[in-house]
Amino acid sequence: MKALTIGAVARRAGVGVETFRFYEREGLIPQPPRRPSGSRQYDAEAVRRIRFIRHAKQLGFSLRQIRELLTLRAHPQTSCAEGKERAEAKIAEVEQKICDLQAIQQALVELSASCAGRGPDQCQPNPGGPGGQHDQTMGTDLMTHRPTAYP
Amino acid sequence: MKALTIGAVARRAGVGVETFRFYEREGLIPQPPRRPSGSRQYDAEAVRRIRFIRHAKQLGFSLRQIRELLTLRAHPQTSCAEGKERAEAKIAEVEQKICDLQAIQQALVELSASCAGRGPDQCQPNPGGPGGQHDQTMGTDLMTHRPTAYP
DNA sequence: CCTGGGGCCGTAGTAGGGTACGGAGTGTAA
DNA sequence: TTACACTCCGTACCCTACTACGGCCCCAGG
Repeated sequence: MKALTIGAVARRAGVGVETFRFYEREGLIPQPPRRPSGSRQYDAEAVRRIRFIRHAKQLGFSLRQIRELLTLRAHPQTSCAEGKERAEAKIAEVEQKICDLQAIQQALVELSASCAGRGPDQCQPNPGGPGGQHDQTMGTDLMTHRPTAYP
Repeated sequence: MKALTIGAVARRAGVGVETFRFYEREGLIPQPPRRPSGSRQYDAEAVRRIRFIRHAKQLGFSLRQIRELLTLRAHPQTSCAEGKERAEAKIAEVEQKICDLQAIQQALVELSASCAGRGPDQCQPNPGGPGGQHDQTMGTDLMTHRPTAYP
């Protein structure tokens, strides 16, 4: 189970070796133990960590934020109260993201539902009402139905 | 209500004028009508659109993806079935993001709850079980509790 | 009139996040 | 023992998404 090489971990996690080393340089991955030859040794934990980083990135967290998320857990012993505080800040942040995504989701569902479906190229304009005329050619629905409302 | 200048829209939407023009160049904002002097004229719609872009970006969509989202709505007349299809693909994508965020959320909540709260610097190690020893110093909880599981 | 605050445009520069490359060492299977 | 895959390291390069700059035009107020 132990002693995965960097290549093996990278393959499993779906990133390139260079990316992996880059994350290590950036402090997202701890320095692993080395073999006498100098090559890095990882365990399955590393795979999970990289995957987590990948996902968090896709969710719009910057590497800096991801490092914070990971550090939150890594040093709970330093100051628990402070850690809890930061965790709660993160929770609020994430909550907001979820809300925003749900708004987009909702808009997309309505957009999709406004199409007849498998029929030929024929669209219902907008079931929700008559709809004003826009002189600009901009799309509207994704914004008008709770446009990931800014507080 | 009409005839906002680029600066006014930018201020309302919380971006810089340069960013605005950049989005226009990138096709995220349609070319607005101009005054005789050449200056752009916008309406409130533009503010909403920019805000949508900002939020979507924070949620991890690239400008390319955001353009797709906006185009989805902008040209439903070209091919409704195809539009619906793409909308549904986007919906699935967004659904996945929401799931991943909820997993992170859950992990953060547990992490936060495992702290005594307002008490002094004293942490419960892990309420869920005895917990194995890790020889690496990496944090684990954010990954072990449904690590934004990859299908 | 003229000054200041916009706005217009094109181009250049920057930060973040990788990705590629070159040259050298290691390790293992035929 | 030779070939081949893999690792190491540092540096350089690339793409995305801005951000700044310089030079010019418009226009409202003092």
